[in-house]
Amino acid sequence: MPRPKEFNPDDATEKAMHVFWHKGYEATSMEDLLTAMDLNRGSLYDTFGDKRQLFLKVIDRYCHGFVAEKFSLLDQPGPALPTLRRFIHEMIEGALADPQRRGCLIANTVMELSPHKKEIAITLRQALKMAEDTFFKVLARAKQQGELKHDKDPRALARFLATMLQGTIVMIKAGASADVVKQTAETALSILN
Amino acid sequence: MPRPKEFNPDDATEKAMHVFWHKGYEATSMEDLLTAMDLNRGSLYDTFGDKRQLFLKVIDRYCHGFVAEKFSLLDQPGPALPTLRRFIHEMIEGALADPQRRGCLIANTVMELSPHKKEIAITLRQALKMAEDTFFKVLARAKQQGELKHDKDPRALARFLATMLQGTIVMIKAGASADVVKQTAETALSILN
DNA sequence: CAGGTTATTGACTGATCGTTCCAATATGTA
DNA sequence: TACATATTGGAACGATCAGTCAATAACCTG
Repeated sequence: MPRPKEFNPDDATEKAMHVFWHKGYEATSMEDLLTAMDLNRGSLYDTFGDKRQLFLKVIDRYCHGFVAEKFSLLDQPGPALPTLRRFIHEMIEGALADPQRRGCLIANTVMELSPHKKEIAITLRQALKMAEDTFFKVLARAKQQGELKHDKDPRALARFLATMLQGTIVMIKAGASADVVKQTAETALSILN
Repeated sequence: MPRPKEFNPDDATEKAMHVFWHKGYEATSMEDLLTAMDLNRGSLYDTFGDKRQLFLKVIDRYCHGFVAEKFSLLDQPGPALPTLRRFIHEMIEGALADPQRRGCLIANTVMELSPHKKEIAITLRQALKMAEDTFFKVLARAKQQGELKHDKDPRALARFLATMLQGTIVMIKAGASADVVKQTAETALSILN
């Protein structure tokens, strides 16, 4: 039987995620990753393949773990709009609270790699679609429950919210103040009234 | 008298701009720049300094040339809101028409470098502030001319539009369809009603 | 305890990075 | 025509890049 790994691949992936999240794909060196993941070259290449494969794994983990978990909060029964508002506020608070202002790994990667790396772009689009669809479900439910006026289009509003969230991430990365960001989010959410 | 330059530094800067715009800062090599600018190493380093200085010059040119020019369209007299709406549509049409979907160099740089390079971050913030302020001026004028309801806050709306525009850029880079992008922009603009 | 299997380790590769430097070349003035 | 000056093209720099590999060490099963 083989000698067991001395490290947990999941933990290592998460550590790699934080490096990519902080520095971006191109600016992250294997050296950075080795240090952060606390393992040797051989172990990394044996376990994860090359840099690109590791990054794909990281993106996958971020989308299906990190993000999906947060969006699952929107699936709760009860009043839909207050839940939606709370969710958006929490997302923004979270992004503002990060001392490094890393924003969103998906948005970061869209901006850095999407036009060049087709394979990654597909994954990113799926993630954004998932966000939009989750917003849509909540908004459709809100409409059904009479929380949203009849003339509102849940699909259009879902796309609007997804887009607005990405814009907010950009502003947060650009160093906007917490007050301004929150006020702007409030302005955006007024569209639901 | 010295031998005159065989190239136009302004043209060369513009060519460099398009490379950085397309590939981002880290992924752009001096080799790429030399090829695109069509000059040799010595000339580039003598004229522009190193990669970082060239990039700063490019950013400056983009902000004060490219972007300022477009935003100057908002200064026209007459009805404010139609002008604003047309401006935003044109910005989006322009971004969609770019076959490379490079988005906005400012947004790209914010996402890639803002958290790490303080010096560049300041320039970028100024550019975003300029956009916000230009929106504000138009909206304030709109309110003054009775095109905007009394309860609307021009400053808040200006920030909202700036944020929304950045979000739209992200979506365009992520490969969103033209129809969806335009519809979403329409939804966003409905906030002015 | 022994044998087989895999993880770990760190030196190493070739390529490419940004940058420097210099000899050759081309130009405008005197 | 000859001098002065800047450009030019390319060789070369050390550093760092992603990735490879073979020797060593550790573990489980039998």
